[in-house]
Amino acid sequence: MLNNSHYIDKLRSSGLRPTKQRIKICEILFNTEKTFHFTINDLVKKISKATNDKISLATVYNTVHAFKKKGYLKEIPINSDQSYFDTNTSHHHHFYDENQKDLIDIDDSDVEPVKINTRIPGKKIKSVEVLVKVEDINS
Amino acid sequence: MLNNSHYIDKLRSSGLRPTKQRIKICEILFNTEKTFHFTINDLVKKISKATNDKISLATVYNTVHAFKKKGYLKEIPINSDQSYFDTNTSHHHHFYDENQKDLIDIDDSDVEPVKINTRIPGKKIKSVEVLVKVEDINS
DNA sequence: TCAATAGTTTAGAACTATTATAATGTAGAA
DNA sequence: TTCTACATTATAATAGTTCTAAACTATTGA
Ligand SMILES: [Mn+2]
Ligand SMILES: [Mn+2]
Ligand SMILES: [Zn+2]
Ligand SMILES: [Zn+2]
Repeated sequence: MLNNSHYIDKLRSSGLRPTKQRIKICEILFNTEKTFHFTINDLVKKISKATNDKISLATVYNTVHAFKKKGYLKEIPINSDQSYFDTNTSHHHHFYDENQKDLIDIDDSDVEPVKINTRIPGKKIKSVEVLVKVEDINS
Repeated sequence: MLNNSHYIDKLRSSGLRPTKQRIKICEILFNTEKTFHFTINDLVKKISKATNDKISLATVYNTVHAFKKKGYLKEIPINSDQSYFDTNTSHHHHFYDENQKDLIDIDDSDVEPVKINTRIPGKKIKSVEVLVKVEDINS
C-alpha cells in the first residue's frame, strides 16, 4: 500500500514487470520482519485476507515460481502433499515437525558446518541442506 | 523364485501375510547386492519386466507403504513430482542431480557428523538428513 | 501521445501422483 | 474344511500443479 517503490524497483531490476498482483504478493511475503514458510494454499489465504482484488491461482503459482527463479524465495525439500516455500533465502536448515506438519528454521550457526568429503565429477554443488525430522516424544 | 523362505519369514514376522505380490516385490527390491532408489513408477516397470503376473498399482502403493512403515524402505525428502524411496535403510545422505533427476548415495562416512545445537521442547529427533543438490558445471 | 509489442493475468481444462472405495480373493487359524 | 480377517484389484475420486488460449497491460519508441 504505502511504500511500494522499493518492490517496484526490485521487480523492474529483475526484469519482472511490476504488476499490481506482483506488488501485492511482495507486500505479503516481504513486508515483515520475520521470515516464514508457506504453501501455495497458505499464500492464497493470506491474499484473500489482505485484499478484495482477487489474484488468480495461476498467477500465484506463476509469481512464486518467478520469485524462486530470481532467488527471492527458496523451495524446501520435503516430502509432503504440497510444496513449501521459504522467504528466508539465507543459508539455514529446518526441523520438520511430522505431527504438526510444521517447518521451523534452524539457524546456520546452530549447525556445525556440513562437510561433504566426496564429489561428483562434472557437477557443482548448488545447495547443502539439513532436514531434521522431529515428532512428539510420546510417539 | 528360488529362495523365498527368507522373505516369507520376514513378512510373517512383521505381521504381513506373505502374499505372492509381496514376495515378488521383495525379490525385486531386496534380491540385490546394491541398494537403490526408485519411484513407484520405476517399481511398476521393474515388476512388468520381472513377471507376467500383473500386480495392481494400488497393491504396489500399499506394499511400498507397508514396507516403509516396517522400516524396510525409507522415503527420501525431496521436492519432486513423485516420491522417491530407498532400499538403503542405513543412515546416509544424498546428492540430487537436478539435471538428471537422479539420486546418489553419500556414505555416512563421507559426511562429517551433523551436530544440531538446538532442540524443540517436547519433540524428539527422528532423523537427520543432508541433501546436496548438484547441477551440471555449465548451468 | 499513442499505437505496437512483448509480457502478464485469468478461468478453466488438463494432467498426474496418490488415495479411497468396495467388491472379490486368499492366507492362516480353528 | 470352514471361517474370518487381511489383501488385492479395477476403478473412481482427490488434489496439487501445470497448461491453454483469450483478454489485458506495462513499456517502448515513433
Ligand atoms: Mn507428493
Ligand atoms: Mn509436488
Ligand atoms: Zn526456513
Ligand atoms: Zn540412498
